Amino acid sequence: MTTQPSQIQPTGIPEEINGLRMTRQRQEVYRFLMGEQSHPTANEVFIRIKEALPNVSLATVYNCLEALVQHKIVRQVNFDREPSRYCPNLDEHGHFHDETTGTIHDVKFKPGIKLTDLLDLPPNTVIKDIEITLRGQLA
Amino acid sequence: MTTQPSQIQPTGIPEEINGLRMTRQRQEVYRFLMGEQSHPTANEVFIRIKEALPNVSLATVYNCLEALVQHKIVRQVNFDREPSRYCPNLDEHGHFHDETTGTIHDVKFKPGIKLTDLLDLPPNTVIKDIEITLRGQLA
DNA sequence: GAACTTAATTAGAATAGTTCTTGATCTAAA
DNA sequence: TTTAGATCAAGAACTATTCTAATTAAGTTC
Repeated sequence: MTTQPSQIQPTGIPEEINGLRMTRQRQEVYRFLMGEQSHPTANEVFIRIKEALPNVSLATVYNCLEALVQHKIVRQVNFDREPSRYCPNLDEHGHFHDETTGTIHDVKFKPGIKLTDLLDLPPNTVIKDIEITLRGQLA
Repeated sequence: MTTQPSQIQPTGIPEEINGLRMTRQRQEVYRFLMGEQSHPTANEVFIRIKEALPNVSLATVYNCLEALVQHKIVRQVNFDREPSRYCPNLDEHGHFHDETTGTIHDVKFKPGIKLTDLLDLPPNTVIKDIEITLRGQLA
């Protein structure tokens, strides 16, 4: 039985993603987010990865999240002025905020829909990012 | 020549809108927003209405804006974690944030488009509010 | 209109999420 | 191994916003 290839760490996360070196802290942050549908806040990530890395600091969690966002490995999601949340789903999608439970759900477009086709945008507009937020209740 | 009806104040804003009593401070906040396409922040509103009301406080501006938003007289718009901005346009529309100039533009839907028809929402979902944010450049 | 009640305003303190600073530690390369 | 640069930790600092307490204004009742 041979050893694992060096790209694979104990966390199961590659050493590098999209040009970002995946340090142990970034791996833990990323791994946790990947297993969550709940769109955790920085503080929730912090509390959770302390189990694996007791000495990790909140500042590091913020640094990791910022690095992951900038390298398009996760998405940052904002609802009004609430704490930012983080989402591992990179497909174009919106977020539905259920006011009753406080939970957040990803919302896909129906097949074949391209949002920019439906908007009355000025000509020569280059769109780099779209964010769709819905608020309401699951009746 | 008779006097003006008592509903009309010197600012030209009615005494009440959507059940909200329009105090002098609220009038000034509202009047300023109505004349702006620039989606000002609370602080920008504050600086501007101090010209008419030198003793107004920033807390009052926040109070006024909150009251106007809650009574659906203006909309609060958020871009990431930047300071909230305020928009007098109540039609369903999105916001395009031009990264080059930092300006914000309202974006309409093409005629006949209803966003909720295009989204793959769970059944029995009651949508109370939609926010669409675009970021990019006017090339 | 005077007394009373409630709402609105002000000023400044407090809060909370996030960012910054500094020094220590780790990593990759030479 | 040495060096340079990146990353991390801890706590201070920052900033938009909210809260608190006291004052003022407005509306209501007599």
